Amino acid sequence: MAKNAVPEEQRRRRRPTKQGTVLTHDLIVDTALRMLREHGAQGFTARRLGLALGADASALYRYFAGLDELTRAIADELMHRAMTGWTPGGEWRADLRDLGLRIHAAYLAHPQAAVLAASRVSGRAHEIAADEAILGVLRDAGFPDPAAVRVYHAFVDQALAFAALDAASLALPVEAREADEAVWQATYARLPAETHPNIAATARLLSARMNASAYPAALDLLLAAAAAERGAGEGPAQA
Amino acid sequence: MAKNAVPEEQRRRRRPTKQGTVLTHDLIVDTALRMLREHGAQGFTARRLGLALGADASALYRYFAGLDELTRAIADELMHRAMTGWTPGGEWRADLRDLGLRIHAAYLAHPQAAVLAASRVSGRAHEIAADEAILGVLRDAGFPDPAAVRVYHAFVDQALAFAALDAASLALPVEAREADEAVWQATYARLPAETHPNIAATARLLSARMNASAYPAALDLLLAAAAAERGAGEGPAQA
DNA sequence: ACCCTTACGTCAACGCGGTTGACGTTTGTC
DNA sequence: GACAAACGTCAACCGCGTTGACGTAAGGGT
Repeated sequence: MAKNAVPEEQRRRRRPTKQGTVLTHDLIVDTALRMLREHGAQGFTARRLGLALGADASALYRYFAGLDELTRAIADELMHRAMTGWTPGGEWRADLRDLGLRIHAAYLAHPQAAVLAASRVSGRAHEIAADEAILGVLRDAGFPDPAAVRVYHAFVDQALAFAALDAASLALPVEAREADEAVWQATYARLPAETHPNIAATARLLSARMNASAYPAALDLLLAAAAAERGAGEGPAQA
Repeated sequence: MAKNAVPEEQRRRRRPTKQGTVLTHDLIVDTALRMLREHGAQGFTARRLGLALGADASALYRYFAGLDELTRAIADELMHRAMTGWTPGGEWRADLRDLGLRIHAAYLAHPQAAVLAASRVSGRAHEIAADEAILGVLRDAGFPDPAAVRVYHAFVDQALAFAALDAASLALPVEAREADEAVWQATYARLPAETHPNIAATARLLSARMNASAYPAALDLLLAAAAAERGAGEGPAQA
């Protein structure tokens, strides 16, 4: 654990790095996201990040107590990107569907960061804003509090779970993905019908489906169930 | 990448280690699982594994080309444990529900391994057996091939996604979990009603729900949707 | 204008990680 | 009894996160 916690708000003295860059929380987070995108999870190391910033790796510790805290900041930035520009439209199902797809997309745009971030509570501004928005949509739609919390919980877990899983395969280093693909072709695609009739019969369909995400369908299921629950406690279901 | 791929089947010469143990693929995998369970993800290192086996870390490379391949083997062992003792009961919904919960439980029993394994295609015997079984249940129940593949895909993705997410929070090192909990208490539980009315109003409900898994509910939703799809194409839905 | 506190970038080092190549010992085969 | 193959061990390489000491520049107080 680093000793140097971060005062977090006001920084006064700014000294440029040897190569001229001026460090900032935002600059570090943005650069980390770019490196994750371009070089995969193996691009997310303190030393490489320092190199990309034109600074020594140890300079990062003046801004974040460690990679763990930097990861939280990245998670929050992803949530920020997912939420910017969103406004509630007044129809809770459409609103939630929109939010779910936004979160999923934001995480998939940075798969490596998503894997790191999905299971953490960042507790930062944008994550809180997203939670507040989701709960607001549900409560404004007339869900009683316990039901709203149930749906909220399922909704968030599902979005993060699928984001993490879908992202995980994108996040793997290239060699690992190629290895997995090769393993699949070498085994599943060649299983004899005598021992594995079901796989053999559907091999072509299976292979075509391999890289699609099941999230949109799962999201619709969840919203349908929520609508039923609301309808049951509140009068006829809507839309 | 290691040069020494593994002949994989017949090994002849066996030499005990300095401390007497005789290495085996199975022994290595079992020991790795035990260490993951007892010491968390930070227990899963080649050196510690070697130490626990009473062997030099480099001895592992005679059995697995690298940690990547060892991870595949662990994933397959988890699937093995999930499937042992399972037999189809003839009612597809009950069968799939049982399988889903088994897979979820097997992964959660070794959270650290689950996180590593969920996104990989192991291509080994037990993973293939599970896939064959799932497809078999669906096709025997009368699902036409494209529908069977759709449901199979959603089912597997969902089980792995929730297993990975639920496992991820268990898999975090203790300090990280405590940090997340502290962050939650320090922020969410104290948000004023003026700025975050929805979170403030439901804070107690939210906190109580924090550590429950949403998987069983999500699984039931998926099965209901599958039943509807089958019913639509095949006559009336059953059970 | 001066100092002097304080922020913060840099350097060198520590311990640990995966992985490899050379080396030596055991084992089964002929 | 010789030989080849299997395989455990050793030493080393390089990269990782992190830390503590050190230098240096920016601002505020006087």
